[in-house]
Amino acid sequence: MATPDALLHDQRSPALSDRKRLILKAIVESYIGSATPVGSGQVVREYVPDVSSATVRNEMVGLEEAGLLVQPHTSAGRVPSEGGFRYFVRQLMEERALTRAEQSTIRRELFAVQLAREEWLDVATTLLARVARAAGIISAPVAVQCRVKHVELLAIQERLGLLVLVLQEGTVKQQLIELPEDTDQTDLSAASSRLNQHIHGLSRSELEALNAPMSELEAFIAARLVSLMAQIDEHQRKEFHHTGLVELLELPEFQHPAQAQRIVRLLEQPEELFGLLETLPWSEGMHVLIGARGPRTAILQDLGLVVSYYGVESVAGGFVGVLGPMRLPYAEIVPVVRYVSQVMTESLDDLLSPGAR
Amino acid sequence: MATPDALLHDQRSPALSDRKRLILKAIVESYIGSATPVGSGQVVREYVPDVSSATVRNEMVGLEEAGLLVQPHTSAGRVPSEGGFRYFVRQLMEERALTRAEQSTIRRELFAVQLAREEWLDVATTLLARVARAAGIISAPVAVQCRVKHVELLAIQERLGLLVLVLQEGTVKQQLIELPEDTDQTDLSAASSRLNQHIHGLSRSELEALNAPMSELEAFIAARLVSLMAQIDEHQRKEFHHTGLVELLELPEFQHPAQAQRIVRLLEQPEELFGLLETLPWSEGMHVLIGARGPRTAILQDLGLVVSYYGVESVAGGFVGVLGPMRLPYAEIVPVVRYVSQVMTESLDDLLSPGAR
DNA sequence: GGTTAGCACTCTTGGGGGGCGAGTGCTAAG
DNA sequence: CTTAGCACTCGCCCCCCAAGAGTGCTAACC
Repeated sequence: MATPDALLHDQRSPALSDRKRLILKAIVESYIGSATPVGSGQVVREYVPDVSSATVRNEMVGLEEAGLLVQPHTSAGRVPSEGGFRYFVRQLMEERALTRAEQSTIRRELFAVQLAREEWLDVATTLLARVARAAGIISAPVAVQCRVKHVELLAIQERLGLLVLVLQEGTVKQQLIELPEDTDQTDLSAASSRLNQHIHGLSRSELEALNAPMSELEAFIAARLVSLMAQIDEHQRKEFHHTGLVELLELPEFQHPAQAQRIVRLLEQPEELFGLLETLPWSEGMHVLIGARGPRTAILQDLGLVVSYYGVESVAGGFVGVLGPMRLPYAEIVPVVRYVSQVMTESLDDLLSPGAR
Repeated sequence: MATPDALLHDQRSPALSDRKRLILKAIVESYIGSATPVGSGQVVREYVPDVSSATVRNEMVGLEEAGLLVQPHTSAGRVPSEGGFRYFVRQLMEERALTRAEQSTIRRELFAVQLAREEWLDVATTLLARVARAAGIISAPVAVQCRVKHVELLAIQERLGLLVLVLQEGTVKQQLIELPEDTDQTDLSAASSRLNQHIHGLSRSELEALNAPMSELEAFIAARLVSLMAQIDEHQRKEFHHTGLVELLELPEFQHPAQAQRIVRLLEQPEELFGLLETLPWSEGMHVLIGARGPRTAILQDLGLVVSYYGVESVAGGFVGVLGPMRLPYAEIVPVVRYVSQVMTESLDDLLSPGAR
């Protein structure tokens, strides 16, 4: 992959012998599948048949000292620690490349709804939820600072008008506005067509600073436009979709009510998640965050998050990814998230750079 | 209340002595507050101090035989049965009338966002969730069959245009469309202004049947418009918002994972709930559904649902209400749902009948 | 020296018993 | 009809015990 993925912005990883790596990989993979602590016997039986369980046990001690495994209690098998999962993602996991068929399915589904903006997020999240098999999905969209493409004004009732604002990325927003007395559709059409000549491509702040001659009505409309755009800029950061919550709650890690509540809160009241996402450096493509690691990521305790930016920096974009238990099938998910974000970026590019295709 | 509320389309209720009614009321109210079985001693202490617990116990036997109470096990207190709750709502509950302050708060919040269509549902659900203290909230909106108010066409790229459709109720939908070659903004503006003269107020089927002279481009646009409207008619039934899921999951009845999963599924995949709502007779205003009662309401097992229609029959409208455990504070919720639906209806009326104010 | 069989040890899990407390149903007296 | 009294039931909690899983250690082995 050419992208400078910062899968895990992580420090040093301890050097491990090949066999230790093999055993760690076996344990992580088994645990991802079963959510059950893995014992030495199982490792031998299912992954490394040419050594004895005693040998595996000896190696496990080393892995535990390195902070990669933990024992839930003295006499259970081992479970990968947060560090163990991070090591796995960084060094051991073999990403499952997408087949051409999978790629074209993703591409088709996303381009099919490119036409119906509003469903984009739903389609993307559903797609990811399906692949990630029972993992909560997140995705936050669009436009760092919105820019006008076009405005339209409609008279609805005597003193009531509808302001329709088309934004550069193709989003459409509308708002009812009260009109000055004696304003009819003719006035509105005239005003909007004159306004459209001046405001094409402007952001809110540029519009505010605009110094063109305007009629009273035009100035009034422009003011409403500014407030609508402010509202959009404000609100847009918060738009957020997720799918797959039901499946998530069936997983063993969310059988405990407190855990279930935590993940539901995270998805239904995503402000905290947003706070976290905003701290991720845009430039680095994919991010895999595993568990809590400092105050900011405290909300991710026992959880795993695979996200990628999509879109074009400082123009329009957002995050798309997967949230779930720490034992996500990263090898499957990472390539899909990467590809989905790529396709979404392309699709946005198409809209933003006229004449590109 | 002047409305023909069919709070519970229920058959006969058994005749009960005043004291039995008093005791039943006490038990239901206590249980609504605490989710704990209510014993005879508690009833005496907190509700009916002028009789002994033995007397209450004797009455309880009668209430149990009437199917209004159940004992979780021999030696616990009593819990209201589904029938008990229904009896309570129909006969015992004293609706808490809204204060003027509460009314104007609701009115203000709903009218404030009347201007920003998209947030209506969120505001309404949040408002209800707040009142219902930790109850899941549902609400499904808008337009039985959509009708055109206005269309607008924008050239985005060489072969790509944006079709913006404003519907009668003020909703705006947009869709990207591919354009015939050599179409520029001038063509589009001309086409849309001519189209607007003919299509104002038409539904999808009327538009299809429209027999006006059209240019090739206009006919092409009209065809896309028909397909967009079909999509809207199709999709709109499914729009659905809810708030308060997090609070719901904190209630004791949803501590069991299976119950939590059930309610989450109901809210996140609302098709079944829709199926149920569609069977409710529009004419009857408020509906209070308690527990399972036949195959259709099986999904409501152990749950309570307070909903009301809003809007104008066969024009535009939807459901608004509260979903939660069976022990909802109905006396609080019913008046609020009723009032919210009233205000929403008024608000829709304003939009639909031009010149009304 | 690394590897392995053997074994004692630890700790969870599940089942069974006993005491406790809450609340009932019944009976007999008021 | 109401109520005090009382035996009874049953869920809950705690403890104990046996079973089973998996470990860590040691001593033998290659």
